[in-house]
Amino acid sequence: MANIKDVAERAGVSVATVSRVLNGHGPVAETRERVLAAVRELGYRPNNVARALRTARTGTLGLVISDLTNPFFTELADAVEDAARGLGYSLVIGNAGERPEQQDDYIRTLLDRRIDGLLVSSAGTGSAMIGEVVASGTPLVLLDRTVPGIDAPCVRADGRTALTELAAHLAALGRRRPAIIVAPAGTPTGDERLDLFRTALAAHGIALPDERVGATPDLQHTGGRRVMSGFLDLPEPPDAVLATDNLMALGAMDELRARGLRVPDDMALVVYDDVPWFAHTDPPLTAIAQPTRELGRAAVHTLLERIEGRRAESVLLPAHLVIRRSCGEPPARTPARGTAPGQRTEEEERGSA
Amino acid sequence: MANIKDVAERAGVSVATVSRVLNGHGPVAETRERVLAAVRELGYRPNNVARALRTARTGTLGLVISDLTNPFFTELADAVEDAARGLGYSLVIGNAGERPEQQDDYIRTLLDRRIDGLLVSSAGTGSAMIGEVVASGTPLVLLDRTVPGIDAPCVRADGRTALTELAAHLAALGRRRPAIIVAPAGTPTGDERLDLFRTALAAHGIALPDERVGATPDLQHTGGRRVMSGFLDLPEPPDAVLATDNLMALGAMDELRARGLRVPDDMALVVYDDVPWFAHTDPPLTAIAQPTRELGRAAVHTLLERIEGRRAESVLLPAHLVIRRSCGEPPARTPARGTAPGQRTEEEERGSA
DNA sequence: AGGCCCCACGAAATCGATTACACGTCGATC
DNA sequence: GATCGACGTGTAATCGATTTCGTGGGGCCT
Repeated sequence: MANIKDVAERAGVSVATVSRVLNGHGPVAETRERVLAAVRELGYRPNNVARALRTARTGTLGLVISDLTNPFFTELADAVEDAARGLGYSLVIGNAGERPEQQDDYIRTLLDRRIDGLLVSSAGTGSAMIGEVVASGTPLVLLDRTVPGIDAPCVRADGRTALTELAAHLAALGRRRPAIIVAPAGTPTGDERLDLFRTALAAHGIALPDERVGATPDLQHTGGRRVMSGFLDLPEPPDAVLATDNLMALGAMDELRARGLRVPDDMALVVYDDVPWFAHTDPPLTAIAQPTRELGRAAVHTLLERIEGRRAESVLLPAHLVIRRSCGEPPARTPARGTAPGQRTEEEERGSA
Repeated sequence: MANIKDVAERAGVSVATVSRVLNGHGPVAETRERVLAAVRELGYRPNNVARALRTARTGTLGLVISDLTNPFFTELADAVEDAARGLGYSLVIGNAGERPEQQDDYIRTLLDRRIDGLLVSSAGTGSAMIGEVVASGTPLVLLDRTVPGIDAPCVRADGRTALTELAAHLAALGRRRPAIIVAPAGTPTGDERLDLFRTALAAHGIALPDERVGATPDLQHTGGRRVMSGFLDLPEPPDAVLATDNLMALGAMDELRARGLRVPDDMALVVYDDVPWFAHTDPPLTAIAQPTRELGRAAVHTLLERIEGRRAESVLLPAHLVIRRSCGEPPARTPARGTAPGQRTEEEERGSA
């Protein structure tokens, strides 16, 4: 492959001149044309490795994602990538597969690659490497999941309004025994969702006792199924379940189906994370939709702020409730009591899906 | 961040010695210890950019994938990444989003980054940039989709046995009017699946007339739905539909549900690409499963062959039929007529999903 | 004792770009 | 007509590693 020296020779100028032409600082007239012609004829493309070494900027961002096969994170990664591309950065994606040690491995690799900035949606709690990122001076932004004790802005969705809406929705439909499937205590995201849901229910005089809080360490299908099974074996089973992750909801649905129970007749089911598939299940699932694309965009923008040396704040974007039919009562086309702000019914969303 | 010079100074040796210690060509005794101690104390990590410039090896592979949000490709990307990691390479993923111009853009970026090799699962047909990859001398392997006129090995799944099994399955269940939802004529993958299906059906005396071949340019949800709608409006609608992509199958299911039709009673439905979700739909869908993880692994291995200068052949791995309940007749636990080799029933698969 | 070889190690070139600095030329200004 | 600035351009340093080549010293052989 041709390098800058070849171009310089062919154009009869020095390498410095070629570099200047290509970076816009150079001459404007005849010399410039000669250089550009040489570039064209040789099919020259600057070597980004060399450029990165000299300028200490790689034009690359890193994204370490907890689990790429989880559709919520896929969509998030897609959004981040779009935003990064739009700003002239390319993205290296590292998939931790929910394994903290693999996450650390990836973070290390990315630091060695001298990426310009790093986005991390952390698997598990805490991580020695994340501390090292901060220490290394590489700009860092946390995505979707906070990490206690790490001094970096975090971009994530705020479930408060969505969960408030959900509590109202369940109360209005007469569901009095809600339950939640959640990550174990100590997981920031899980704790927060539990607290918010419990508080929101309390406002309607509905309790969420511990027996109806099902924790599962694996945030997967099997975990969701096991917890749902436990709920159904209670002397007084719940009449509504919120699964705080889409894979867990899938497991919960399977358990219901295996026992011949129907949604929403025998059990209302709500899923946190509105991935496209849930609009196509039977029945379509009422969901808490995080503003995935906006999260991705905000994360990249926040990261760029830090890269450019500015101070950047954490970002909280509101999630909203998407009412479908998994809690009963089909959504009214003309809402009876008015639709609360932020709520949407199925018709309004996904215009082009 | 500390560099090799800092380490050399601290250890009281030259940079050459440090480099040799770190790369294993160096001394073994006391000097070595001093160097390693200095490395530890300074937290030194070699700068991969500089190393790549000197050695002309980046330790990075590129993967340009047609559509990351399509679960089949997500799984494929995940598999490729696992395999690459296992061999000490990291992976830059570029998501073309089924847009050829974005694909070209990504290929160019990756070439500029001087990746060691490139995997492409091409969006659309043909592409000027793919030719340039070959011309640039960068090792290239095509994944899942061939590109006519490109001289590079291709790793993909062979649907012949799966479609043969499917034809037998449909024939045994008395389905006589099959249909197929497929990419437009001229798309290599689409054409092949259509031909194989038609041939396999013919062996059972079943015809697949053109009116029951529904082409859709967008390989998406809406395309599948539209084609299914067309099928249902035929004077003699089909009694079984094969959707040759998972998103199109989703659209087809939606159309059936919208018309109040039941699977499998009113219509048998089979999906090409067995993504996890289809095991959890109601009813679970019979599917043609491509050996995704093996494809990923084979692709990386083939690419490494090329990187190391060896000639590499194309790889064809057999897909198999996963029988669930979307064509009628629940799978027998003890197969009545014996299970054909390669076929599996739901119980056997996905041990840990 | 002398000669050889091997090993450890340092000096310096190298990869391909960017950029600070110096210099020459030309036009404008007084 | 001399001076000053601006502009275009080349020379060379630089980024941080790897690697070639050369040298000095120690061990082994005869």
